Amino acid sequence: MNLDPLALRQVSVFQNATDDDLKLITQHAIERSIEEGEFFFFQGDPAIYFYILLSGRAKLMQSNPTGQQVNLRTINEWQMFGALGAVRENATYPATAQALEQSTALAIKSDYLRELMQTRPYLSLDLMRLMTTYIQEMQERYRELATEKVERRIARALLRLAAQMGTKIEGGIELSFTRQDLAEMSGTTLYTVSRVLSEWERQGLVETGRERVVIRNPHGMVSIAEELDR
Amino acid sequence: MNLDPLALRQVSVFQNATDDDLKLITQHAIERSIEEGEFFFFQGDPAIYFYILLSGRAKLMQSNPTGQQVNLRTINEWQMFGALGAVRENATYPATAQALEQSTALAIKSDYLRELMQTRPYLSLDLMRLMTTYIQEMQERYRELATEKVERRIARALLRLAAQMGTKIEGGIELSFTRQDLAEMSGTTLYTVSRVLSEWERQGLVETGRERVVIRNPHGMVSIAEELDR
DNA sequence: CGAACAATTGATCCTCATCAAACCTTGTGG
DNA sequence: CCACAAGGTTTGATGAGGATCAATTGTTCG
Repeated sequence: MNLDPLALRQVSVFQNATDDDLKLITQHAIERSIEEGEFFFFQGDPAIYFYILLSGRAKLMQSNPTGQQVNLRTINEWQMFGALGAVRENATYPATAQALEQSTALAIKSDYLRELMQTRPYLSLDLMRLMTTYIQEMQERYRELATEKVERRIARALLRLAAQMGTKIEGGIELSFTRQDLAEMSGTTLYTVSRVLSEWERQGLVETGRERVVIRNPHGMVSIAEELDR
Repeated sequence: MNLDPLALRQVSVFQNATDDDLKLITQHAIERSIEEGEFFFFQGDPAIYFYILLSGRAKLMQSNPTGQQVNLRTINEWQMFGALGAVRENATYPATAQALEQSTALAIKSDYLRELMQTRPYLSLDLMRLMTTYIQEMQERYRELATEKVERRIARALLRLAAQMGTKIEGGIELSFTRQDLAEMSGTTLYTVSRVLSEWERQGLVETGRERVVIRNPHGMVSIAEELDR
């Protein structure tokens, strides 16, 4: 593996780590390469490793007994995932992680992180900060799902995506995902997503294509997501 | 205040604390008494204190700009709440805490907890364990809301409540809350909750009254909550 | 070019939210 | 101790918002 240990400082949980710690961590890491559509781990598997995505893109999802899925979040480069199992011995993953494109990730033993945290308070604190953002985001999304109409939820999902992984192009922000993905992220169906996007396209807010959406009028999107009068 | 410091060990985050630590914490705590319907704190307030409920009952909720609310969880004796703000300086509460009955709680400065965690790894670890259970529960409830029908969601909310704060009586488990509460917990309306409960009563699964539900047939409830064939 | 996959669109139906009205239950004050 | 107010609950009627199903139309890639 030819990874500069110091690059790990881009990972939010390691932002306050010492150089030595980063080197130690790197020495305990192995690299895993996953093809598009394949899985890092499944919900219910023993949480032996946690991961840091080095390249590609992945999604975290939960499925119910009948196989219906919801997207919890999308994972980008230098983001940590599967770390919830690290704080408890013999834990299992509460979600499934699937590669959206061919991806590589660093796999580190959960036990090792737990051990490190015993002597490095900054690590615990930074991991807790990450956890609180998850809790807050899930709480917000839960409220959204319970109280907001589909159109607004889709608008919000789109804006979240734009902030997280949109690429600026002339005349807009480009995003790449399927209607199904967006449906899973906003708690609806691909049909409804398709209809809503078509309507927005008619209004000139977005431009759509296969696995592609360009937000032409971000301001208009925000007002759909936030305005009270709708 | 005449609280035995060692009683704090009932708080899950303090389960591994030393006796001395518990005494220290007690010395930094003040007691607050809140009337039924009044608030410990509001969403958006600076998170200066976190709380431990000593007596009574409270609920954590989030509201959207139009005032619609969702219940995040119910808080019982010896449970900690408002602690998310403790890991980050100048944080604000992400939810509102309201007393369901006249209650008393220990208030402790968030700063102080953060300080303690710098030198006591067990504290961080136990707080993280608590956080992971929140994350997992929210993830599950989010999936439920996105994929399950109301009847099943209400059944699950009821079972969660029963596990958390039900009292066993002859011939069932007794719970005490309004239809509105249950509606906020399962993401529906009090009308739907009322209808579903009435139907269940007709089937002999539960017995209902004003601010009261007795689960007569827990097994039947579980099968509504879990069965695939519905 | 054809197969596989993604997206669109129409038609239909069902689940729930909403509104309105009446009914119970509980506690309070005259 | 009764009457009444306040809040909780039930039930019916109605309709909107989306889910679902089915058929068709792009789009991409081997």
